[in-house]
Amino acid sequence: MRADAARNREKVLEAARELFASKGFEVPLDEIATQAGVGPGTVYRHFPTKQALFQAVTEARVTAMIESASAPADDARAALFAFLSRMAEEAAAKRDMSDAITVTPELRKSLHAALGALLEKAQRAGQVRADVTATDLVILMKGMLQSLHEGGNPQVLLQIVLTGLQSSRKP
Amino acid sequence: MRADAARNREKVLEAARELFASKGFEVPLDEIATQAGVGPGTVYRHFPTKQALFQAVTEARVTAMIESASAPADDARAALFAFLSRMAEEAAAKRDMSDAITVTPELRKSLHAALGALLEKAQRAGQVRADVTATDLVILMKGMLQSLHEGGNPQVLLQIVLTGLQSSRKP
DNA sequence: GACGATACGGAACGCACGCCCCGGTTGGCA
DNA sequence: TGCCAACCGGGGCGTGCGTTCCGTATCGTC
Repeated sequence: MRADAARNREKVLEAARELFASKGFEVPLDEIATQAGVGPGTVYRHFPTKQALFQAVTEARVTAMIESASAPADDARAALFAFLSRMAEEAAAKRDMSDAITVTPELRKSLHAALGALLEKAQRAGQVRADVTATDLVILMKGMLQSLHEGGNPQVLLQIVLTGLQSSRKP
Repeated sequence: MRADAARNREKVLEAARELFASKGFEVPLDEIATQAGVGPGTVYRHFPTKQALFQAVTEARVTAMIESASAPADDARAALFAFLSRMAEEAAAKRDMSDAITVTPELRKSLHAALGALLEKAQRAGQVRADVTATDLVILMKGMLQSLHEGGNPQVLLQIVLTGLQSSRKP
């Protein structure tokens, strides 16, 4: 690979990181190109599609988050809640986190699996309501994460969901 | 107004009701026109903009729902929860309910006010956690309502939110 | 039954965006 | 230093959508 090519690739990634984080997946690709100081054609020389660029930017962060959930858990409920908190924290800061769940099927599946494992343990311990499925939880989190970008108070919203997840005393 | 004009207007409204309900606001206007058996131009003769048509379809339902919340409340918490349940029920059946909150600022404001009143009463009675604002609640509900259209279990999701709203026993 | 206003349909416009192509340029090896 | 392959920029294509325009058909009145 030529030196300028590598340089441009990095500039594109840098711009993509910044803009995906602030505006989410729907940011026009031309805007990323402009911010990187290159033409749209150059972006496509390095990444076959917009989604591939998005994945290149988010995949590492998401999988890192998921792996941190695989740590041995002494308290099942705390492990699940910590993971959800981290998701919320990440999503509150960077808008692309919530889009990652939607855009790339692979990441969604990984997340689904990781959450499912944590959820099942917590449910087996009777610490989380038994009628929630992993699918429900992923979907609910996605909705909540998106809500964070519309002015909702992250702490409060997260607390509501966490409290609501606990084994039910009837409302 | 000419007879055929009135007839067409009704056909457009009918098609819009059906398609907005099933596909939400993002349904192409041409699709509504086709389903109504008219051209796109005809739709615009009756409604100045797509949003106006959407509002014509949803406004009545939303305001009806809001007014039903103004009934005198014996139990503040029950009143709030009943209203939220009705929102969820409505949104689970018709996809346009969740869009209405986003698309028309007026409806959003009305809803915000209605929810705010119910929320404040319940909070004053100490039945709902005090750190939630009306804005938080509207945003959270919007996220949850959207989640309903992606395969989430309506009862479970609603229960989580309702449980989570109650005055906190720490999670 | 004829005429004018009204309404209709659908082609066309403007815009935004993802993606591709090509003439020109630049980097690095011989 | 010269040459070729790799790379760049940006104009352009195709698509989808909201909206508008205009020639034509239809309604309702005289």
